[in-house]
Amino acid sequence: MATAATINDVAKMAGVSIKTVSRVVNREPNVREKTRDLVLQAIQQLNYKPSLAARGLAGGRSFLIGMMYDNASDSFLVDLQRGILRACRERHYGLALCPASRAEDRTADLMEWVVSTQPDGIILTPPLSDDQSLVDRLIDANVTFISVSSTGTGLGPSVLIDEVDAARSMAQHLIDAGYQDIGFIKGPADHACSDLRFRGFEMAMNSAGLPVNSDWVKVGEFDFDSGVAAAEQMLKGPNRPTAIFASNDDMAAGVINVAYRSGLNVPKDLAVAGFDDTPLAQHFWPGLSTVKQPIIQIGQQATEYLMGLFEGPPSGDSNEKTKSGEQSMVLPYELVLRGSTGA
Amino acid sequence: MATAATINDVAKMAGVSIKTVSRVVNREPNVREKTRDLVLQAIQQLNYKPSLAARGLAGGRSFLIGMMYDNASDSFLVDLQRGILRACRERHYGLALCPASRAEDRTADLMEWVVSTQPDGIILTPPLSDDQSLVDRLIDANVTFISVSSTGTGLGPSVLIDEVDAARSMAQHLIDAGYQDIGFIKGPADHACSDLRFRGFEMAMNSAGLPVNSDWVKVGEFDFDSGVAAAEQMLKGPNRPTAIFASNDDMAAGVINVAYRSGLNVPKDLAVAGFDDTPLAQHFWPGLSTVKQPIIQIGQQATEYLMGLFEGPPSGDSNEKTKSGEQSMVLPYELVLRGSTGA
DNA sequence: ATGGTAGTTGACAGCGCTGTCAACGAAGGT
DNA sequence: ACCTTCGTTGACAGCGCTGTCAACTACCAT
Repeated sequence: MATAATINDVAKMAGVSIKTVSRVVNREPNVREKTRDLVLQAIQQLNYKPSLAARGLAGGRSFLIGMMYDNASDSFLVDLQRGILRACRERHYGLALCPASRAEDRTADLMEWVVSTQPDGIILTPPLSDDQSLVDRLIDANVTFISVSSTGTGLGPSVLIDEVDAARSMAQHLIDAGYQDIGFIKGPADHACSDLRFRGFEMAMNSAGLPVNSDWVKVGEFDFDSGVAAAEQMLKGPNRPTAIFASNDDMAAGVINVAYRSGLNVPKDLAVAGFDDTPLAQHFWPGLSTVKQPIIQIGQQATEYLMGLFEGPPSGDSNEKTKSGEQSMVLPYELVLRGSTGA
Repeated sequence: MATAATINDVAKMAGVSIKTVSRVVNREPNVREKTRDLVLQAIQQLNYKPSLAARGLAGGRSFLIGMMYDNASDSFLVDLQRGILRACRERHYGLALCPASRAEDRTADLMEWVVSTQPDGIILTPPLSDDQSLVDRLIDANVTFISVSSTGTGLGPSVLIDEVDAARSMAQHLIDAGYQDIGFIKGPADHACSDLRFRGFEMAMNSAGLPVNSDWVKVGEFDFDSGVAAAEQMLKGPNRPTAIFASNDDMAAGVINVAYRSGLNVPKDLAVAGFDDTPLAQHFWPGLSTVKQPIIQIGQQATEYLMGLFEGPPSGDSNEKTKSGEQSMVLPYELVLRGSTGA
């Protein structure tokens, strides 16, 4: 194995002590600019990369960002990872994955992982970010965390889009396109976004003076099969909606599937809208109108914000109270209109 | 942060030296059974987890498995991660992700990551596993690696399915279903499996006495758009195939998309088969017939095999020559037949 | 000149663990 | 009785880095 240069080599080359190299690497203040340049030059020449292990051991940190997830869609996970990795790379952090287990005591399992991995910060994805018991334990354990794509209602900082407005906006699009009998498929109750998306739908309907028919509001599990089930119920009778807004793409795909099997033309007989812009949405025929969240960006920003939380102000006297503040960053969503709503 | 127990606590509790605890943790030989039990008990009670950082620093290893990938499909990545993590968890290893950059000198970038991360072993996914220059550099650097889902022709050990037979088998299914005019969409040349899958297709056609029409053999990029392009070419004229075997699902989805837009009924006017069993394949209507690779298992087995390579025999006198041997493990594939081929 | 302050640097201990080596007792051969 | 061998255990150094603290250098005010 091509053995990497150590801090000693750099120090010798730059003619300073290893401590000074350490200062430069960690962007500590109070290093003369000339000295810093010397060190940086040596680092460049030797292609020096600090050892995570040694830094972690000595500094009591792990230089690891933990990503906890459960049951999320593949594309969401991969995109989020992309964003996180992008932020990690710059600061020489690593990413540690923690898929939630299927065990009955999920929280205990996750906490064990936290204790054994000791990540410096954790990124929580839905539905974990909406899990009060988990969040409580994390706060107890004094672990810095941030949640993505989730409300953050009293559950620490988060990076997300305005779910209500996004859903409202998509519903408005359906209404503008002339659809009036619109059904809705909600997500599972343990996802905070389920309610928000429904609320946005209601807002658009109300402001257009359209009724929300409770027969046309179903609850799904964010997966294909539950979309099929919900659609079958809504579409079986003669009194059926002319458009269905599913609160994620997988369920919308299920709706389109049912439409095909029932001989309904999309969008002529039935318009379908989704949420998330998964690859699925692009590959269907007709293409699925959906809401695109900037997942990669969300991952990156969340990571950067998270790092800010525990790197904190250099002169920080462990003023930990601010940690679970209600900060949240709202990123812009994008309405992606394709054939399934008549575009 | 709930601070974890250290090796010292365990040693004190068991009434032995920390070295003995270390021996037990590392499954080293020459520890009396009674002593081992004492230590194990203490470990249990204190819920002790060794610190990766300290182990790595002291032992010159990182306890990290690297996963290098480039441009793979989301579901493939996530499933592979699942398998790898499963294997890692047991042995207290971590997983470090290394997405290939878009830079022109990809190999250099990847090697820099290797040097800075120092993973104990690397899992290579296609098309990286077929990249001779990368593999050469890895061997030079004396890094242990294994490739998954790739031929392993002289490029180190690998875990895979019998691609040729899988493709042959799917083609045979089309032939058995009565299709004779069968088109094929190959993958890009830098994926070793592209040739193998085509070879399997040829084998089935030849042994059934059917001609392989070169107008009906196109090369795609393993993505949706190239599937669309290939299908458009094959289907535009009057002399068109009655079935198309795309060598992955994304391209098959493109074919189905074109069929819809051309008013062709799948499978009546055109049968379509894919390869990979991505979620896409299940969600299309009709469902896409495809070949399912046991990705999770592949990931797990590859990881376990990889660990065996560098943990090696306890009495190993650095006999590194065996490292780049031609070992490969072949796992069973599964033919998943759905509506797109008339099931 | 003298003292005070802030900016800059290095010596040194030690993070939690593993590798090396030496110490010890038990078992076996002479 | 002796020496040898082997299995078992612990003392100790040190992995590459950071935190602490002390030293040293300006530089200003007195």
